[in-house]
Amino acid sequence: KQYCSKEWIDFIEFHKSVYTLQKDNLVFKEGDDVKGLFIINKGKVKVFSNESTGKEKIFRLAGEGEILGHRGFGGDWVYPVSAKTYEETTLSFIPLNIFNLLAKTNIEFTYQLMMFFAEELRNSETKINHLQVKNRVARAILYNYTIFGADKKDPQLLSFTIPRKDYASLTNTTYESIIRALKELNDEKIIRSSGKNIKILDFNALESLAI
Amino acid sequence: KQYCSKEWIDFIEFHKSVYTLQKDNLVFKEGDDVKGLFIINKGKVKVFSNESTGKEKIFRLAGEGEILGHRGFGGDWVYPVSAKTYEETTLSFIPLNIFNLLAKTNIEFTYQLMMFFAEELRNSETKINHLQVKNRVARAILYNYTIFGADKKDPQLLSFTIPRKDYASLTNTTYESIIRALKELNDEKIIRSSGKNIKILDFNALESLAI
DNA sequence: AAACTACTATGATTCATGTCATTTCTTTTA
DNA sequence: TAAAAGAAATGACATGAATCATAGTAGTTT
Repeated sequence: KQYCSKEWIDFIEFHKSVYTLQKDNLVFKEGDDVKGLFIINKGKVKVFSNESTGKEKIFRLAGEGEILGHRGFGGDWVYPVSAKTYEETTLSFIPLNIFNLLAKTNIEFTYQLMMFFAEELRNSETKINHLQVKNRVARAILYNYTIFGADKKDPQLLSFTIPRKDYASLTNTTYESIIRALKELNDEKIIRSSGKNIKILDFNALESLAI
Repeated sequence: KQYCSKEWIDFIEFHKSVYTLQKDNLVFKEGDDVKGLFIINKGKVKVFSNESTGKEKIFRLAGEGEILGHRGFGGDWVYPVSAKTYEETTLSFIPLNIFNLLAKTNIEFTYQLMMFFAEELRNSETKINHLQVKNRVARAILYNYTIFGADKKDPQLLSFTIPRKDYASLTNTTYESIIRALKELNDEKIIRSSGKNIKILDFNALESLAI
């Protein structure tokens, strides 16, 4: 992370471990004890939980540079959510004891971390509101785009489009409704979705739908 | 707050200011600069924002002992939400400079605060899921009950029942749907709602609905 | 106590979205 | 390269909940 002084970065660098997970592997699982903090060096991950109904509910997507596992902090130190890779993903792991040492001795680090949580909290609030499926899908497409980025050759094409069922989960709707919403956006020439790929044709229109 | 050492409590006590707001007054308003932190000594408050559609969306209820205004921390230091009193409310106000002094010098305080935010984040995640109106109303009644407590003489009677329209806002539905859901719960003898008052007849049933 | 305002209640109707049943397309692997 | 598995798409239908219209009830104010 970008927050603390050089000595501490070295300290973290020394104690972290780096490893790689293949596609569709769990980074951690809902209910597991929190063992530490993860940072994504490269790859793509979804954060979700399995609801009482059996369906999975996606809370967040995370890409390169993002922190993973901090939502398990405090309380009973158990992950409230699971994280699974969409593709081969390389992670840095900072063990909890190292993290705690930092959090209890380096006030600048702790202060920044507090601010990070405050930020996350603010973000989590705003995305709750209750709109039409189409609006939520528009939002989800933009979210997918900002988190996982654009194709190297085509800045309008999503570099990685999450499956339809994940769009459904992310937007609290069904597979079929996603299909229809995408079709509508297609017809309106706001996006062009063919098979797995989604290309954003009209950013402004999409953003105004996403509210 | 219950987190820091005696000297610091004295320090806060010295710098805080206590004042009282009448019913239906704003503690702070969405868009205002963050000036500090509030703690409710006595009274009842709702935290909400005004959506683009004009409707207000309630995020949280807060009663005695609860912290108010921390959601504005970080970023551009502007409140993302408003807070309004339901009744006469007495608040302690801790100015931002005092707070920051603490947060940058007292690591125990900052650590606990970080944990507080982490906790808030965990809570905000779980309550998002997408259930039937009746389930959400059951949840909202229990929420109302836990935050504002029971009547002194009758432990089943809510000490203060928020208006129906606020139930609607809290559960992302309409006034009419609230009325109907309450009626159903009434018919099933899970609650008894007459006019403004709500009495919980069957806690277990209500909890199992609230999932 | 009348008059006013705010809140609660309910019935009829419409509409968005979920559910079910099938089909087409795409990718993997044997 | 065929076969199987997985993902995307579509149409018919059912239904929960929003909307609209209207009425009743409580709680204040003069």
